[in-house]
Order: sequence, then C-alpha cells, then structure tokens
Amino acid sequence: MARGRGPDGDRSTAERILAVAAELFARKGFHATTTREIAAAAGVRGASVYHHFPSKAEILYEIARRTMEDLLAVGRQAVASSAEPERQLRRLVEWHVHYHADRRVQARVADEQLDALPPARRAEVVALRDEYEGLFRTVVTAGRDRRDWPVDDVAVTTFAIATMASGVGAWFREGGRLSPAAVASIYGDLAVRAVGCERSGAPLPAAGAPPR
Amino acid sequence: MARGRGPDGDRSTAERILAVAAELFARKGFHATTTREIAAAAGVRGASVYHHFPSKAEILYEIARRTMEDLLAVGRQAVASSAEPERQLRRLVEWHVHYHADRRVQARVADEQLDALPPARRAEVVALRDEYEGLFRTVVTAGRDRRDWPVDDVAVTTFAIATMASGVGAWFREGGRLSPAAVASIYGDLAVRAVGCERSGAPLPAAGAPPR
DNA sequence: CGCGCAACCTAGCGGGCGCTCGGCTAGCGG
DNA sequence: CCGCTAGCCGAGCGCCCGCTAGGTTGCGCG
Repeated sequence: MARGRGPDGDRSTAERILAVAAELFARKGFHATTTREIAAAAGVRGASVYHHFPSKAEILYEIARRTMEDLLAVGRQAVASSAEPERQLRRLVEWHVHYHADRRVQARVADEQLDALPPARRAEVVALRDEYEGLFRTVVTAGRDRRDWPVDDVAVTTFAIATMASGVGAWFREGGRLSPAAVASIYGDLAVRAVGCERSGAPLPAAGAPPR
Repeated sequence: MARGRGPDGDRSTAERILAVAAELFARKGFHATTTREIAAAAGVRGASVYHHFPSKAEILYEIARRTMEDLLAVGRQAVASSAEPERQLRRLVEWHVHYHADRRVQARVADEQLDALPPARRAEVVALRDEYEGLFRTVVTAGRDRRDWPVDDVAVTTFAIATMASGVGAWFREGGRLSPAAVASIYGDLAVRAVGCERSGAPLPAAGAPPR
C-alpha cells in the first residue's frame, strides 16, 4: 500500500527517512543518532526503515552522495559561466555558500560525517569531493598564472577558501537577518579579496541562486 | 605504585589517557570511540580509566576546556601585542593557525566534538569559545571603524575568518611540506587581505610561535 | 473477485557499550 | 614491620544498539 502519502504525510517514506536522518545526523552526528530515532521522526517503526535501506550507513551514503553530486554540478556551472578567474572564483564561492545556506542540513552532513562511512562508500564520496575541490584549485591557479594574483601557495589558499565557505552551514538559519544571497555576496567579496585580486568588482550581474 | 612511570611509559596515566583519547576523538569522533579503545591505547584495562575520570564525557571535557583556555590566553596576548587592528588581526590569525598546527589533535576535538558534551559542560566550553571569538569581533570592528576596512558585516566576516583559520587542523601534518610558521603566515595574509586593508604589510617582526 | 507483493508491523536476538564492584599489590609514612 | 591507600585488574551487569524473522494489511491488477 501507499499509506504514507496523502494530505499530511509528505513525499515517500524513503525520502522522508533521508530528510529526517539528515537533520539528526547534522545535529547530533551519525554515531549519536539511532535507527529508532530516525524511524520515529519519519513516522514509522524501526523495522520499516530496513525495508527502504539496507543499513544505517547506506542512509548516510545516499545523503552524502546526492549532496556532493549536486554541489559538483553547481560548481561546474559556476566555472563555465565565465572565462575570467575572478568571476569564476566569485561565482564558485557565492553558489557554494548559497547551496550551503539553502540545504545546510545535507551540506553539513556531507562535509562532516564522511568518516562514519564504510571505507568503500567513503572513497566514493571523497572522490566527488576531490573533484569539486579541484575546481577551486584550477581557478586559483589560473588567477595566479594569468592575472598575477599574489597567491603564496595554491593548495593552502584553495583549502582555506573552501573551508571558509563551508563554515556558513554552522551558523546560517533560514529566516535570519540575512538572505542566502546576501551572505553569498559577503563570502564572495571575502574570497576574491583574500586571493588579492585588485578590483573590488561589482558583485556580478546577480549574486543569485545557483542552478537546479 | 607508580608503575606507569619510567623509561618507556611517558607521563602519568591520566595524562596519557587524555593524549590518546584526544587522538581517537579527533580521528573517529567521540561516539565512535569506546572506553576500551582509550584504555588499550593508554596501556591500561578499561576499569582503570575510571580511577582517573568519572566518565568518558569528562575526558572530552578536560581536553576541550584546557584547549580553549590555552587558545584564549594566546588570543589575548595577540590582541595585546599591538594597538593597530591590522597587526592585531594578523597576529590573532597567525597564532591561531600556529596553535592549530602544533596541537591539531586537541584543537580539532575542541572545535568539532563539543556537541557530545552534556549540556552543562558544553555551556562552559562554549562560553570560553564565545569569549575567544569576541577577540576577533572586536578587532574587526576596530578596523572597520578606525581604519575604514570595507567590512560589510562584522559578524559574518568574523566567523568566516575564524572558520578558515580553524580549518588548518583538517589537513596539516607535522613534518609536511610547510612549517607551522609558514602556514600561519599564509593564513595571516589571507585574513588581512580578506578584510580589505590595503597594505600587504611585512609579515610582522616574526611570524613566530605563540607564547606558552 | 482473489492473487501477489509492497509496505509496514511486533517481537526479539546477539553483541558491544559505558560503567561498577571487589580484590590484589606495591610503595610509603609512622 | 605493619597498615593505608593509590593504582590497577578480572569479571560482569544492565542497557540499548543495529538489525532480522516472520506475520499482517490492503492496493493494483488480471
């Protein structure tokens, strides 16, 4: 039967499990969250969770993989949106921050809970993450080589900017003082100034939402 | 007896427990670490741990509190070392990074595992952390008001810089390509440029180690 | 209608967890 | 030389974890 559907129950049970598990993993961590809690939050009994997922770890994997795939797609479009390194970096950071603000729960899980995955699954997600970080590295390298950004060390600088931009997930709350777009713009400014390119630059045509 | 002491056994058992627990908490997280693992790594049996600490959570608390107290002391000296906001910010970031590189295990635990503490203990450590973050906020505010740094939003900027500087604990390894001082200097540059103060500035008399 | 199966349930297994109990032992003060 | 105690241990308690077995329900469909 399809009991979960209808006016009150939203989406399918599997999707509801993913949503509430992400919330719990983000708030308490993977190991501190029990399958019974996930089940209760999703409105089913413990055993029913295992009708949709083979293990607790696979729930985490599904959340993390989807999120990294989304982020990678957004990042690729950010880089493709211009040939100018400064614009590429600003868009990368803005969309990264925007995504982390919009979907902060999933993004935090994907950033912080990977160590809880079994090695093979962890490797899959880390591969996606490395590919994503490669976008930042490429753009910073291009800025240094073609636009003379005063970047001491590409690897360190890249990682520092990515870390900074991900940090937004730790404090951002929907409906707070600042909109996702406003926060994204602030982080974009910080990033382009940090790498030392001169122009303060108009914050791009629109600091708008990432695609999808 | 004082069995643990001597040529091979280092320090007291209590200190050894704190050291190996920090290592395990940093690598696998608090909830994924068992008291039996801590005991084995410290060279004692499980029951002996409870001769020195009343609970696993109190071990985490001791690590986190000590670390935040150290960091706060270092940060206060960084601010006191100059009256010029740019120098204060650079020193704050450099010493923060240097500390995170030198004691990355403890620092990561203090940054990332606080949610595992019981509420009262968590509040104590968070109070120290808030005081520490206040140093950054004060310096950024001073730079904006007295030196016209183009800071859009003090709270967001402060948090972004602190997040960036803490991120060094995720990748730094002793004996790698860069020394703690070199990494600290790079992060110092990134921070002062990010807030938009003009001078590239000599990297201060010495980007040396923090006190203590 | 009545079969098949997706969805969900109740009940509970096996195991590892944090932690405790009571006892042994070595070194120290008197 | 004896008694005290800090330090450590073996044994194990009680709990709750991830997960499973097997049954029930009711919709989709021929």
